[in-house]
Amino acid sequence: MSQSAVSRAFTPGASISPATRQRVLDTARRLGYQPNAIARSLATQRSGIVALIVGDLHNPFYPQALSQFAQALEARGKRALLLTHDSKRDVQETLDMAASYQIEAAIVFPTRLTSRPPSLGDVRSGGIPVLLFNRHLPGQNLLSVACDNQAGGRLAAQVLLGSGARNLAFIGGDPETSTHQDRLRGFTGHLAEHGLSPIATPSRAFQYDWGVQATFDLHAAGGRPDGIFGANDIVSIGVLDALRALGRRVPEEVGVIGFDDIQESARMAYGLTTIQQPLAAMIEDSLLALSNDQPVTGLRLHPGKLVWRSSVRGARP
Amino acid sequence: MSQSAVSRAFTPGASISPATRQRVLDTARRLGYQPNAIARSLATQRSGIVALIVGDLHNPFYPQALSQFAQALEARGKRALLLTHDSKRDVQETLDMAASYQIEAAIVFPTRLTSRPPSLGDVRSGGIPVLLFNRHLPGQNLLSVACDNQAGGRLAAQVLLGSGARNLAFIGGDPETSTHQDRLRGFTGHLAEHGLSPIATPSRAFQYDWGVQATFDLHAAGGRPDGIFGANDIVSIGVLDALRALGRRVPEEVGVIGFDDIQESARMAYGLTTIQQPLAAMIEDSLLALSNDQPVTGLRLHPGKLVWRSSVRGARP
DNA sequence: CTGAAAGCGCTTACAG
DNA sequence: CTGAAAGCGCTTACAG
Repeated sequence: MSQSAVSRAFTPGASISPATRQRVLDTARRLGYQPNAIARSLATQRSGIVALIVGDLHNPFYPQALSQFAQALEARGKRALLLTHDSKRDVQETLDMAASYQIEAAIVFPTRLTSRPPSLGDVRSGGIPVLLFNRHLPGQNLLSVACDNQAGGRLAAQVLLGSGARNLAFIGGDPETSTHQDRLRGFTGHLAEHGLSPIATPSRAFQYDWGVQATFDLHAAGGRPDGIFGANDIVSIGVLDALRALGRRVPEEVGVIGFDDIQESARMAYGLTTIQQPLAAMIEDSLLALSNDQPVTGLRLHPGKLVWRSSVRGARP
Repeated sequence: MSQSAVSRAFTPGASISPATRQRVLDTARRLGYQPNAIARSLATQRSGIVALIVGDLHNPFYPQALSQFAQALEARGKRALLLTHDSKRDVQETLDMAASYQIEAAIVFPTRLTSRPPSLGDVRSGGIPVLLFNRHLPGQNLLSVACDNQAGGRLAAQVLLGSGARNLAFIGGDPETSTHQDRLRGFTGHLAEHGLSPIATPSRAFQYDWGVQATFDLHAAGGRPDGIFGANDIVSIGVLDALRALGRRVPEEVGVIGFDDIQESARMAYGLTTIQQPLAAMIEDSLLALSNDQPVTGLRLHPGKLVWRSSVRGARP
């Protein structure tokens, strides 16, 4: 039994007779033999490894995406190398490290990245496709897959307007991120078409505490919004908690709409109406874009979907 | 410049003169050269890769653990291969797959595993240490790292008793898991010492919906608990929401205590008093146990810590 | 369909 | 401190 025969037995479609393949497979099972994937990678010059680069996982939207990516990758016979980073500088280091494992692509979850320079767009990837998930960086040559946040922002405005609200506030996330910017742009754009503009757009971070604080501050300054668009669900949940503490009734006095549709939004205590990101489609599309030898640059957008719950008054539009 | 020299330049502590090392490093930078980690793994027979095997990530406790593991691994110069599984059968397949990458250890997050056979304990690991995180399987030869759930269960009973409650219910998770069993055992054990026993211990799954339903069912059946221990925070949050819907005031009429201390427990809407798992310590200890050539079997327990919030009446014990 | 041989990019005794 | 050589466990032309 030659080395080549064994190799062929484990290679689907290799030129080997069914009989010898069977013999190899049988004795392999008996001996507990398994091909060494590392050696294979070296010989074939294809590692089959894709790096998943995450920062913190505070926003529950990302773990969700992460595990679905891992599954999708496995379904395609690829492996996911999980790497972490702290800031842009570390992304570069992380990417270099990943490159030494001959990864075929890197998917970065920008949980801590902004569009401020030094930006991820400047990262040297040495020919490895880099995909930025859920964010884009203007004018950089990365591939980005995201929700159509601007359209989502318009939709949020439309829903709030449809509920009868006219004093609308946007409580933003990190103002340096494209997600924040696009959602805000869509929101104000739609309002402008109706001759309106937001009464306030305080912005800082995609965090619960910030949603709480911004809502308190807004009211302390005399603001009386009757509709609030929170930049994402985590922020919106903070808004809802603050509103409850302020004694403002939702949705009767104030409507609240978020973005993402994380699990927490469906809790009875919140019932947050929100714009759902089409995660499965975004992941499929990411992998597709990476597998085709298509240009590994550009922005691929996916429409969000309204999930109607109880934090906005009125009937579904 | 020989191949050996280059190799030595990149090997800390190798016998090479500072001068030639510098020369190698300089020209490497200029040429953008980086050693190939795959080839290195093959040559050294050490991959430096640890597999992280997860099921679903519905319980937010696991993503947290996952990203901290990834970071801790990186800090030690190891890499994390992220793998998923669906059930026990798949764990075996996943492990085999991982083994082909010459992993040094596998850490499994039992998000979908029970102690029902076919159990993870029967898994063939081919000499690779397998660590079960946050769960243990009686009589199997795996390494387990978990919170001291039984002591935690006693603590929960103590806290509830201390608040004056006497009609205590336990709303469990998946009854086939050690986490559920140990917490219940500790809880009932402590009550027994005070001549009490739980008025009910409905159990099914570590899920929000189940916490809600169990609470409704309990009350529909005429139960009037004045203290509830939810098997984990997700369940407890369901309990709190159901209690609110039932018009039962927390903590005045009913105290609620959970287990884990996930982020959601700190929301203003919940203020869940809970027993925090010492995640960082558990992770350190896991990696320690795996790195020493200690026995890769047995159960390593870590004490939980009471986090006092507003869902249980009275002063901190 | 099969086997011998070269090669993937490293590391590491070994001899100097 | 340095280099030539063998070897890690595979794959894949190449010749048969």
